[in-house]
Amino acid sequence: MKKEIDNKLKSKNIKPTAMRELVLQVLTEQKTAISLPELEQKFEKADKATLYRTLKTFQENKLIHSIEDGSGSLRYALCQDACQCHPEDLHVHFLCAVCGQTYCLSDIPVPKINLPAKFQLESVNMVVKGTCSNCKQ
Amino acid sequence: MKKEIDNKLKSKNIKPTAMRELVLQVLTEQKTAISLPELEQKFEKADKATLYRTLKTFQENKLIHSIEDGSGSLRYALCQDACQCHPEDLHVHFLCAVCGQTYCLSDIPVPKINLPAKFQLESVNMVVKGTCSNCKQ
DNA sequence: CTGTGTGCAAACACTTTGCAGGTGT
DNA sequence: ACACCTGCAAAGTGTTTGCACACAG
Repeated sequence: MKKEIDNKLKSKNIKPTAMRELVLQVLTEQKTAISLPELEQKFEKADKATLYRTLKTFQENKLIHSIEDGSGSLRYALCQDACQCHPEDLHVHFLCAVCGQTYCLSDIPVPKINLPAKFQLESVNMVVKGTCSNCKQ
Repeated sequence: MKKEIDNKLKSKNIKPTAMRELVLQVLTEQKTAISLPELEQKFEKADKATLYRTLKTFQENKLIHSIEDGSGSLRYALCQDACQCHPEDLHVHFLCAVCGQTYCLSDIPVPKINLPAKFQLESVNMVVKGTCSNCKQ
């Protein structure tokens, strides 16, 4: 378990520390994207700033990606193994208006957009809002 | 000028007040989406709270729409005349990483997404990030 | 007179930075 | 000894609410 976590960190050139292992552990178990405040609550006693910097490090090393889902705070989720966070790697996210969960719809790639002339694409943030299968009766 | 502004407000069932006229004026002249702090700076002396509530009113009456562009703050822009803020009315937005402007690409509708079973769509927020034509050399 | 709009102040939520002490190599 | 990681504190940014007064119908 811990070994796998460590390997994942190392494979992304992140020095494995206790804190980072724990955070990655949580992110791995978490099926939906999580925000910084939510992550903080997962721990008895953890420092916002440390978590913040940990997430930042993870993001810089393409271990996780962030989603601006319109809920007022950024959310983070593990990248797919092969992900390079390029436009072609991006997928759609889904924010449930009822339970507030943000899902990675990893199977649904972001559709290609034809931008106006001289507009250069770098990345895309696409969030669908609605009701998820759990909250739908 | 003022007459048109007023008519627009009335057509959306918003009582025309001095403040609202000014705000709508600014939004009309503004080619790109604007954030609350930015809007505040457009005026010599204006109250955040009032602007905030004005925008909220505008939004509730479908005069403007808001975009979560990932810049950390919400941005607002005028709706098209026929807009009902339904999923089929939505268009793509473009955030320039250089100048920070957010453009409404009103001509580019948000592509239709096939959600997983039992996921119900309500709205879509799609922001493309990159370099705009002004900043591109 | 009543309901709505405005301005000021303050609370709030989340993010970000500075600094000092700790840890591992 | 050095580079990096962590924890505490505090500042920063943007959003939201409470309250009292102004204003128009």
